[in-house]
Amino acid sequence: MTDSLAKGHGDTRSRILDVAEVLFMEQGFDGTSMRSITSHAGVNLAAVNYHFGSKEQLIQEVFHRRLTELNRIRLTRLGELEAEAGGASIKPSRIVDAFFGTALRMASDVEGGGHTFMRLLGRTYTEPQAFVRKFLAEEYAECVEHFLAALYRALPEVDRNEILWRFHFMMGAMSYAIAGTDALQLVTGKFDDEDPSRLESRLMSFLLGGLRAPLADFGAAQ
Amino acid sequence: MTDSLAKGHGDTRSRILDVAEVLFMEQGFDGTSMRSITSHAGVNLAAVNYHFGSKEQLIQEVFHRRLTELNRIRLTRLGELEAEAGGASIKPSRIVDAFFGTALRMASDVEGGGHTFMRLLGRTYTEPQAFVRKFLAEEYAECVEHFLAALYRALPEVDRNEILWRFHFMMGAMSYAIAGTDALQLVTGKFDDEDPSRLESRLMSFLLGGLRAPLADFGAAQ
DNA sequence: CGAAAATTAAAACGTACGTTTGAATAATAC
DNA sequence: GTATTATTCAAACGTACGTTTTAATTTTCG
Repeated sequence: MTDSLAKGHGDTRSRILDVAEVLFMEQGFDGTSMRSITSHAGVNLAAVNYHFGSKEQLIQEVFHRRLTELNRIRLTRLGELEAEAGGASIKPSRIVDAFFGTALRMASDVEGGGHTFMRLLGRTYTEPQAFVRKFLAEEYAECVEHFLAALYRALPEVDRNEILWRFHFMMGAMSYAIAGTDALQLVTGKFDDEDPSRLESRLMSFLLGGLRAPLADFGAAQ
Repeated sequence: MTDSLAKGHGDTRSRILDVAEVLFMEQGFDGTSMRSITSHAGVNLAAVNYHFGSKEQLIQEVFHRRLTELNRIRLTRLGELEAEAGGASIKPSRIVDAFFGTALRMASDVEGGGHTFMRLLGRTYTEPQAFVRKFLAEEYAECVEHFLAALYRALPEVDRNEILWRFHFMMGAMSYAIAGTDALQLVTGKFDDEDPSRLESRLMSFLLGGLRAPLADFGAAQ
């Protein structure tokens, strides 16, 4: 009943986290039972409640262990850019890369689980359950605050609400690019298979094009 | 136990669909029980199985009734553009408006339920459950095929895979713009409140900027 | 009106879920 | 080596779920 993925890798706690990450991505939170998690991990049913307290706390821990690392890297990279610039303004494309590029590079780590996690994360931004949105917001708050501030400084002539919206749009484009490939594959047939490595450059071009687009005038459409 | 929204509006079948649409959006499919749906609609628990067969078929019908209409409008609009052009090429911005603008205009219809439905739809693109992805793909297949063909004709010099990817990115940006406002509000504090009417023009600018962005060269980042 | 069909109603069925319990085992500390 | 703590285990608990059943009621239509 144990999974080849998890058998013998790490202790009980780690095995549960690794298996839960995969199953949550494949079947959602509600669609993944405690029994499914523990049997795939090769541990006893009661182990989740013993090590994490509840299913809800397990979900939070699955996100916490990856997000802390992701946002740490993002802020480190932003700090490097600010140090390089030494008070001068940073190019928006570099800020965007520090935030979105870092996520895409985690998403390209298939073996280490980064790919699985980023697909899960992308879907979870629109998760209806309140407790999920709440702790995601807490995990993100500091990082997003710093990056928005950097973008405000880099684009002083652009209205801050515009930047906020475009940041939101970029989050959406990236999340779907990673999480929603199944959907478009089903609709359109198939993507070419040599894609994964090109996703990063394709998406970054798109994001920067959107970020730099002329502001909408709120009159007639073009 | 009945909801003010649904009481007395339409027959049992319609009341169930209207209530289910709202609850699915607010709490997800698994988070919404048959008992919650029927009690809010003021109908008997057995009514869903009588009228729809199962919860799964109810979910499909919630999407079918709106998506058929949405994609019909999209294709009608595309047909009008092709008739206007009379064999000449259509501006990409007009094609994008026919597809995404139409969705955004449905999303701005708060009273008629279009807003609720589009928020639900945006989240459902990344739904893990296979049967959901399957029938969404079927509902979309014809419409997406026509729009991709139109974009291919409008941008003959651009590689078709690039167009496909950018169409995907645009879908993501739009879906999150509609479905994921909660997430960013939590992260960033608040948007200004006079937004809803401006979302369409803001997003269209972003989408067109992304669509027109210079193609990535697959070498070093800028 | 009165028979036939469609719809609504209350109650129950079987199942799967998250969690808890209390004993058994393993690891740690003195 | 023994006492103490941490962990694993099998079993069960109570609950909520989707669905089904059977009867009552309403609607349809000749």
